[in-house]
Amino acid sequence: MSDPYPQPIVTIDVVLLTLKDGELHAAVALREREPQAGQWTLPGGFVHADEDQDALAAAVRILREKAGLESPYLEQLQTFANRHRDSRGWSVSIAHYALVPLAEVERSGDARVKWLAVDSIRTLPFDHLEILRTAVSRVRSKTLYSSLPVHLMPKTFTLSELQRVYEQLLGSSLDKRSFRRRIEELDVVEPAPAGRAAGQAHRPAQHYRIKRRAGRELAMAERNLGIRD
Amino acid sequence: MSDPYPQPIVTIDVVLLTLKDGELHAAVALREREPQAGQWTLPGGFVHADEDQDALAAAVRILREKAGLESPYLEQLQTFANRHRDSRGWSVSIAHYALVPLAEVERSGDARVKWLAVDSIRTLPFDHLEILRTAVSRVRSKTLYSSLPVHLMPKTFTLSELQRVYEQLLGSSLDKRSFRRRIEELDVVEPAPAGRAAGQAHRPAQHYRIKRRAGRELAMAERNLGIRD
DNA sequence: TTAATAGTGTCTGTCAGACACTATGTG
DNA sequence: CACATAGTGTCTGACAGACACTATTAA
Repeated sequence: MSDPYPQPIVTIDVVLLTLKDGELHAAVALREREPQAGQWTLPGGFVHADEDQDALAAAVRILREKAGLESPYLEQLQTFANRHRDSRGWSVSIAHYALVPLAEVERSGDARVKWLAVDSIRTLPFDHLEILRTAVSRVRSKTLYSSLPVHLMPKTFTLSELQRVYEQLLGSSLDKRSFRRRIEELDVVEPAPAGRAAGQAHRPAQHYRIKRRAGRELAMAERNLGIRD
Repeated sequence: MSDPYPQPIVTIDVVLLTLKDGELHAAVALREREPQAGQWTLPGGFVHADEDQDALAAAVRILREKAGLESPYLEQLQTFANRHRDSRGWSVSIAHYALVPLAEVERSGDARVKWLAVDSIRTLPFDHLEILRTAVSRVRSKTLYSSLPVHLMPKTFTLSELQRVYEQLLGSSLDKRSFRRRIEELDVVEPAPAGRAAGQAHRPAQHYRIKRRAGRELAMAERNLGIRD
């Protein structure tokens, strides 16, 4: 169809999340162009038809260009499309969310982004606050029944550390026995051969890492399930 | 940003589903323009920036224009956006899915759409088969933990009828007691004052209807939860 | 030995499935 | 009454939470 209808503007926005000081933090980037130039917004940008295979690839590129990150867990969130969200007119944002371990953030040390505790963010340009809240709500909801939070962990981690992350996301404490049963059933982590040497005055914990196959397959499975959120 | 990047094409596609002869059926419409003119595809179209408030409103309009339906249950599914799905180049489809009772389909009697049993559809133009399968998988998955299938029911219905619908969607039989407990807990239906007079040689069943508040609030809640699928 | 955290054994209440039973209509 | 479907009572096995117990390290 070569229709006369004016086409809406299409952008990709990414809610990039990490866990820092026991709280979820989201990345915001300084916007360079109008509208809202000079404001801190969710990292986003246009699709580059010549280099991006699909929306996910565009989101990956945006994360690389704006936050210097290479391969965080990334998934489509929801599309926000209406007449009011952008002053330029009818516009579409294919929103994604990404999880990244704090260690990755610190390693990349990208100064172009700033990290804000999500629960303290009260306003953002465009409808980015709504997008952010939708992403956070999705992550917390998935924490109830999936292994999503493992993508916030460093390369290896103990089950106690993982449990603390779940508890911080959910805002409530979990029973150790039940938690370990659940994680085992999900079958997404495996013991990491050599844990760090223990230097603590107590029994050292077994270290775990994400199972290779789980990394991809789980992401796929969760995507197919769709958003239970 | 007034970027030099060529903008992708944006369309809205809708997977419209009903239950007929005990099987999920999807609506396909005869496509009038190139590419794929003369092919049966999912009902879809461009956003009309002047009349559509948002993507959902555009989907509502498309259903009205292409299938003569006024207010089926409608929800955003997922956005399909890549370089290969449309011969015109990089394109975006904000896909939605809709559920409608068979009675509504027959009442509108729109000849421009054809209904096909979803499990017998082997091919569709563009990536519409993938969109269809994603929608069907989402509906079946939501059937496991939500009251979504009530939107396939006529104005009033019995719990036995509702249970048969769940069983047809899931492809397995359910225990009567457990099913009734679940539906009661979901709190989405209420007894309909005057059931049809019974003319059958057995105890007549209580008729139910969707609770007014549940209709909206549930849809909202499910949307916020996101896609557990 | 104490202290601290890791990890396991096991009891128990809850709840979903199984299934038998009662209820209510027609002929 | 028989028969068919609606609707309920209740048992039981599985399982998640509670929680106490053992294990392992350093000081």
